[in-house]
Amino acid sequence: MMLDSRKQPEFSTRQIAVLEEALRLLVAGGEKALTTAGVARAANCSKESLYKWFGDRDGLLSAMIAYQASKVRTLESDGERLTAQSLRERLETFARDLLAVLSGDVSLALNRLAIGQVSRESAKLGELLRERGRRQIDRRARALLDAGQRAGLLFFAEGEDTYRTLYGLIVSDLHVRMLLGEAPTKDTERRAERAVSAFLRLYGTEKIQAA
Amino acid sequence: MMLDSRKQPEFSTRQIAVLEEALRLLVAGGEKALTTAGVARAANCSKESLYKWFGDRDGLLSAMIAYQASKVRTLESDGERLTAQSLRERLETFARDLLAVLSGDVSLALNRLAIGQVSRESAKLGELLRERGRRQIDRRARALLDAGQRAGLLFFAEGEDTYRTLYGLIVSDLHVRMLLGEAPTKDTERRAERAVSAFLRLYGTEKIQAA
DNA sequence: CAGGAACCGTACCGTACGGTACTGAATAAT
DNA sequence: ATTATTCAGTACCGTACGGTACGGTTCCTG
Repeated sequence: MMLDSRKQPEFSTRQIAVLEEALRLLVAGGEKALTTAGVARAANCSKESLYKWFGDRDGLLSAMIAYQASKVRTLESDGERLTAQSLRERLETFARDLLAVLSGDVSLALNRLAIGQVSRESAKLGELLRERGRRQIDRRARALLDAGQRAGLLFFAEGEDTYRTLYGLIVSDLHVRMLLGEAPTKDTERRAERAVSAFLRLYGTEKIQAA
Repeated sequence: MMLDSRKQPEFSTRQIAVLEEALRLLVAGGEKALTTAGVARAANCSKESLYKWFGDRDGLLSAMIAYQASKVRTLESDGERLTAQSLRERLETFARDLLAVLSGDVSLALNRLAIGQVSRESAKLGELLRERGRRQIDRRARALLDAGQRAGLLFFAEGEDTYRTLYGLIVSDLHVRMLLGEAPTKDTERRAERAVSAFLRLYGTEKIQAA
């Protein structure tokens, strides 16, 4: 079960259809609804094919996570020169996107699945989710912060800590609360603005405080 | 299944022993290890007694959460006059305590259990955990923030938002990462200091910035 | 057209769990 | 001392799931 991402298209179209159906079942009914027989029935395929393609149930779960992660493609920010205004907008867009991702049906269902699977020794699911699920969006944010620093708009010593701070300001305990079943919030707008304002008060240079 | 907290001692000593054993099993092996037969065997009681006391398996899970929540007692902060120094110390103590609670074996196991249970209609577990698990520590922090404001050391308009900001600065995505299986961090000290410093830069008055 | 690979649908098996019933011992009540 | 209550221990039942095997169909290949 290598997770080298430099591989073939990873999944055939037929397998992708099956994975989509499996994700639909998972979102609808949680892990308990995700039985091999149920997936086979919903996807009009045989259990035998399921086991042939994914090995066993854990393989199916891993494939679902890998597939979902492969769908998340964050557009790389172009190298346009940052201004105080555009940096703030970029950060707010990032905040909104982050909240949207974390609030998504499929994301929540997969996180719940992986969390429920922890403490099973087979559980590379959590690790897999941490690695593949966040890398894209993390890198996008880190690049943005670095660009802000190069433009003289931000100042910080340790990029990783700074990013974690931004993340905490945006998300707070909202993610865990949603994982526990709370309905997704609707005021992502206000939340994003407040978080970015606070972040800029902490890490913005005089150059940006003036704006 | 009322959850009125103004009730009898809630659980008998025998039942508490059983709940302790059940928590031990849950921490050791996750939800799948928490079978009724297993609990009965580990606690030297019969399954029949289990069902008599807790109704069914869900009742046992709810009782475990209620019991664990009842154990968390945060000492109420005395009304001592706050100074810039003592407020900072109080906030850092709160941050350390919060991180310690969230990193605890039992807390993580129960959160994983409740999260895995979401999307079952029976699942009042998540709600129960949100309500009873956090109320104590939330109130303690809110009281501290209000005291800081009254002492002229903090300024904020909306207490709830301000508390959420503090929470986010302290925890960031650490809780979810631990829920996903990442080993608890060891540098709670540095984390607490950094979070409180950032928080005071955001919400401290001139009076405290000088210190 | 013949042979084979892929795959769907279903039937099947072993197991493990939630929940219930029963028995016998210990303790409390009368 | 006798009866009633509680509870541990065990055996049992129905169900549901993971995994495997098999028959039949389609489709591709030589």
